[in-house]
Amino acid sequence: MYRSHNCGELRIKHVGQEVKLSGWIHKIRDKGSLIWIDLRDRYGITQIIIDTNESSKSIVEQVKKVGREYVVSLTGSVKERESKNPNIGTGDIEITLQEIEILNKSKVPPFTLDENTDGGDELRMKYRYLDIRRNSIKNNLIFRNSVTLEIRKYLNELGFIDVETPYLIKSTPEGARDFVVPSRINKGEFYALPQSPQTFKQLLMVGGIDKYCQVVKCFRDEDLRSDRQPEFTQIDCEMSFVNQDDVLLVFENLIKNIFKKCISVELDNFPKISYWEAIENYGSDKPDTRFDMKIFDCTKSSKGKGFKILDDSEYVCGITVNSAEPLSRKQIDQYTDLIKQPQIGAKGLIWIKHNNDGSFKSSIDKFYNHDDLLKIVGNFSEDSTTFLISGNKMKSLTQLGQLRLKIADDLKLIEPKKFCPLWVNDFPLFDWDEDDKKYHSIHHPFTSPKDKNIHEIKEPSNVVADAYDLVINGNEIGGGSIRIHNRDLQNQIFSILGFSEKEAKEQFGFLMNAFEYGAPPHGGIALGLDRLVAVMNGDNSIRDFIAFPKNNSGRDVMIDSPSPIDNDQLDELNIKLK
RNA sequence: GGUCUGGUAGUUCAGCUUGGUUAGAAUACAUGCCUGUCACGCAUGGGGUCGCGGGUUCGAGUCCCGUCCAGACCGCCA
Repeated sequence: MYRSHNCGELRIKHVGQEVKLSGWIHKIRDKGSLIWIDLRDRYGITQIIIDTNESSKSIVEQVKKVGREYVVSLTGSVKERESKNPNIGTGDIEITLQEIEILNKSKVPPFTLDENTDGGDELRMKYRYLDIRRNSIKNNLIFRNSVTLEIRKYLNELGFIDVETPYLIKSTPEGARDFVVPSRINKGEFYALPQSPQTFKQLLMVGGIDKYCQVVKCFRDEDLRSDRQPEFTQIDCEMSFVNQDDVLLVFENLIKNIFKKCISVELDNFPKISYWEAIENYGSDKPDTRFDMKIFDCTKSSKGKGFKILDDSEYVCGITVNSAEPLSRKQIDQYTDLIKQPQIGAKGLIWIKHNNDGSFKSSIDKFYNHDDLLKIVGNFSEDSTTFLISGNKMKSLTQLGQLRLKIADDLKLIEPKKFCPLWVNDFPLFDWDEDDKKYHSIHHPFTSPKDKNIHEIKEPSNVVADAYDLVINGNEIGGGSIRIHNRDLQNQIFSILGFSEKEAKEQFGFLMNAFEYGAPPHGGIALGLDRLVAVMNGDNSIRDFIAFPKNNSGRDVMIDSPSPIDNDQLDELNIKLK
């Protein structure tokens, strides 16, 4: 027997008991005649005490041998501490050491295994197994488990059936780049890893499964970000005989349920806003609504005063910043530089400062008098600052949207622990790609248009999709749609997307065939689990919620992958490297 | 593919603007002292290919060019 108790459970009521504990040496505080050891396992830390005057010489010798992260098994009796530590659960007691056995030695770890480690990201990833011993990472993994468990329980109660779909599937040119896997038996041919189980879950609906769910890995061979990994986990769901409101209700309640169960947060009903409302008010299709600072349209009110830049602009929009102190000239210049960076790409930033005597000072004073400016900014409060951006409508709005986020961050307008979920819907179905000179799906090609008489519509850009995104605190947490279940409609969509009949048949023939055998109306959603758990913890990076994540360039620095394979393997796969 | 930031002790960083003695700090580690520590304290000590290659110079951690690695972002992510 290695242990009678774990390192987190002993309390004052255990005083007097003989116990056996096993774990890692977290820290040793050697005070000469008194030595304390913090023994750590998954459950907590228990303090061991050795009084060198009272302990046998051999025990003291053993204790002097151990170092950080040695694995030991020890016995002792529980006693009440003379000076207690209110910061940890076991802080009222300590163990008087009677016997200690070293189960395994440890090299000195390359970084400290405390809550706030001194280790940098790269080092932590290389020694991820040590990093996971740290409370913060360990708790993230435990938290992730609690979320997944609650989701499974909730969906199971509603009658969803967890069905596993294949990982070795077929590559398609639409959407993200596929990871491909060579087939040995079928030389010269490749499987692709799924970007999502999309077509399979639709086929399950044709199969009559009715309510499907899966916690499933998805793979996309695209560049990484702090919130994007090449393999990531989705909560993938699909339902038959539902419309948009049916789907939203089920998953709004699911999100409310896990927030309540896992972090004790009661969420209000989720607002529903259209794609264009989101763009026009927040300059983003995933708006952060934890703070207000909405964008306003002042195209009309800014024209006709002889200022050519605004007079000639397709669109003029603004935000008003209410800050405790007026923004300084330096801050304004910094924001001007920010939006001029190529990543944002605005040409310039107009500013209007509202002084506390009711007057204005602005960068366009030459053209606009007090009343003109008042007309542009509308209501304002003293010491606030208004910024205007002009030009192409979409560009101006998204540029101002980015400025809005940056200002909120700088001025700390976002209160921590606040959660603002919402649904964004009524996305356009198609987007015109100027490079390829063709339309592509904004969601995916199986998304149903809201108007099913799509053949009557001359301008594909105007078609509205029966699609929806779940956004929490400015993060896209999930998305879904009502799908097409009719072969003719699916054919029309493929044709607008530029697929020839032959191409459509080659790539999606299996789905089109299925639609001919009584496909029910259906729709679903997929939630990004990694992002969801990160957002629930107020974290923007998903890496600390994944046990073994990849770095910025898609490498696993611990196992050192990807890596070359040897020539025999290549020969067997009939692959020749350039 | 692009923009930006960084790479100096086991680790996290300072030093680089303005080139010049033996490259510092904190922490970790080792040794010694300490009877109530829990971020223990005190003293002593060891520890460096300044990412790599080239250039400028009497002299480069510092300036220049190239390159590799890491991170953030843009493109990309149906």
